[in-house]
Amino acid sequence: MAGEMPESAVSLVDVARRAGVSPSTASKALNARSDVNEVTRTRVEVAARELGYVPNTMAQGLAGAKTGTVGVLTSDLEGRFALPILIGVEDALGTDRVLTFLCDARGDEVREQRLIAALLARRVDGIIVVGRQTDARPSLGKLPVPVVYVYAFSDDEGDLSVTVDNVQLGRIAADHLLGSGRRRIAHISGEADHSAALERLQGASEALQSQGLDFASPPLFGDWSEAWGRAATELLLSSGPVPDAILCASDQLARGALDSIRDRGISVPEDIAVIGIDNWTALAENSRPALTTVDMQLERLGRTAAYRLQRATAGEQASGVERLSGKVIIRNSTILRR
Amino acid sequence: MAGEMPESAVSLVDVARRAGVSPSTASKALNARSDVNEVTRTRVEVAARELGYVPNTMAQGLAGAKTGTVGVLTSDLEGRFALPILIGVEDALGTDRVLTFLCDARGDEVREQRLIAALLARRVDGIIVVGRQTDARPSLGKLPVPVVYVYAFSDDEGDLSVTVDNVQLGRIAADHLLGSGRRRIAHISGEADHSAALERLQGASEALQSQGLDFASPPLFGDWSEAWGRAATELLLSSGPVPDAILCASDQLARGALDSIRDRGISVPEDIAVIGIDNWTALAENSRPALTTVDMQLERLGRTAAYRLQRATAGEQASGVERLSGKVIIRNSTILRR
DNA sequence: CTGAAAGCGCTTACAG
DNA sequence: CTGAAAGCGCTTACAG
Repeated sequence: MAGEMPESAVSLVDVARRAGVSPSTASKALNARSDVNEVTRTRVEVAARELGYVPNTMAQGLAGAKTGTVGVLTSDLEGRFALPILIGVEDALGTDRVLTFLCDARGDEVREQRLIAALLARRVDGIIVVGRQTDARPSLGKLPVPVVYVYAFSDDEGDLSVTVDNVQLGRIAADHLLGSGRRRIAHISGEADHSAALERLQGASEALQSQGLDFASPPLFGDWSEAWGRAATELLLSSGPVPDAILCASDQLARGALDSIRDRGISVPEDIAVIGIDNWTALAENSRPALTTVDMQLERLGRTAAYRLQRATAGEQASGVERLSGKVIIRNSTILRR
Repeated sequence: MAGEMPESAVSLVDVARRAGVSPSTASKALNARSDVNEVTRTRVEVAARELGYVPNTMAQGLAGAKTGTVGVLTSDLEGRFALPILIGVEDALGTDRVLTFLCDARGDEVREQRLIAALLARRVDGIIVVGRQTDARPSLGKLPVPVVYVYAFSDDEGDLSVTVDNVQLGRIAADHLLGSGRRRIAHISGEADHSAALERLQGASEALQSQGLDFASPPLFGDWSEAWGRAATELLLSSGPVPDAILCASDQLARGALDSIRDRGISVPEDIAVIGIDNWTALAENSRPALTTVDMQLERLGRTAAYRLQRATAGEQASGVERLSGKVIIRNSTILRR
């Protein structure tokens, strides 16, 4: 238990000695570089394992190899979008093969610059920039290592970005409602200057139009809060044609909608269906009834970003914005299930 | 691609040359080590600044100095407790002075061991272990670098841990209710084998007893969900003495309680006051009415852990479990405010 | 296929 | 107070 400082003792020289080869050969054998006799390779691998050899990544980095580290630069850790993306990144990076430096700039550009310098000083193999919204963000410009932008995409088309396909999210939400027989669909959304609001609306509109329909009432924009979800729903229910479904651009809005509908004693999903976007389980699973919603698959987004970064560090060139799809998670707020 | 690679060009040798001193002296000047003439020190600092010198931390680490990195090992990133702690850690580490490797073991011990090896291979200066509950967790044993346990404390008293004072959390929640005139207090909690449930109950009991009171009905244990919060509240309201306050051991429970009370048309806080614990703002601010709750001050917890680690890396010896207090955040569910 | 040598960029005793 | 020298643990051309 105590006493033994696991690997700090064992160096490549020890492994080489035990395997009866030179350090250079040991290095090549362990790194699958150039040609090494199959027999010696095995001998070295065995020696390394027996000795519990763990390479010193500092030395590797200094000697010019990859450091096995990437920087993840977020601008808003508090938000609930960064975390799933982070988990996806870590997942794709293979647990212990590549480790991630997590830095949160907190929306401060000066801080962001300092963090980038700090990451470069540690010779990271690449950087993943996680934005807080699905809108464009300023490019970091030319850096000595590859960069991939996630969620928020870079405003420079020459950069590589991976984000969410908001249009598709809106479309499949609407399709789900249409597919379950709804025809008088209302729409509650967040801030109108967010691409998330605009593009989801666009996707939903397209879905309706393809059925020769339009929204039952003009879409309502506000902020992304439960309170606005409640207020907007009051508006919808107290005037104009009563909808048979409400498509909410976020789960918070949807939860507000459900609460307002419940207050009026109206049944969900019998009289009105409600669908959200986010699959924020803490909200969606606990609402009454449980909320049908669209999952943005953020972990997959993070994994994809990590894969793109790995290819880039391997020298592959790529650029542009890649948009990933989401999928509907069916619970009870749209369709009655047993 | 190449063009300008900001700092990769400038080395300590460049700085030394420009300042007209040897690399050794430049190193000492920059690191405030041993005695260096004030004039030369300034000269070196100026040269470094002019050249935009950023030390290569890999080289520093190899040469035996600190690496300016710490590992943060979580066992459950998905939970909502790890993130604020993380933010606090990063905050205390001074943004760009010390960077953190974030690793999530996902409750897997094998994975945890591999991650620790990966961290040690990168020569981190120390490790912070963030647990998912406030109960004890297995010690990592003796490692070549200092370790601080947060939230979950180590089962080895020889380790250094920082966690939350659950007894105090329960006590101040009860004190707040008592202070606002409540006398018939009920208690809804989570799983009875969690120290969070037991110790909060204990703290609340002590507060009541100091006023010569006891709970209005036996405490109810279940899981930590909104659904249980609703169900338990139904129980309280449909039988036995009606309470004038419900102390919930989490915000999810409290939100469930509020929903059930609202369903019955009972007024909060007029007829029944409700208080939670967590200050999970997404829940607390959006409930009706907004939820009074106890904030565990997790960011401060993270900052404290980072400070303790820094002291430990500086060679200071310390051990034992430190328990930090929380504070009441007053909203409308306990006291009527304008 | 294998090894001797140089070097990555720093820091730290050790002399002066 | 300053500097020459050795070394941290690896990798990578370059010879054999």
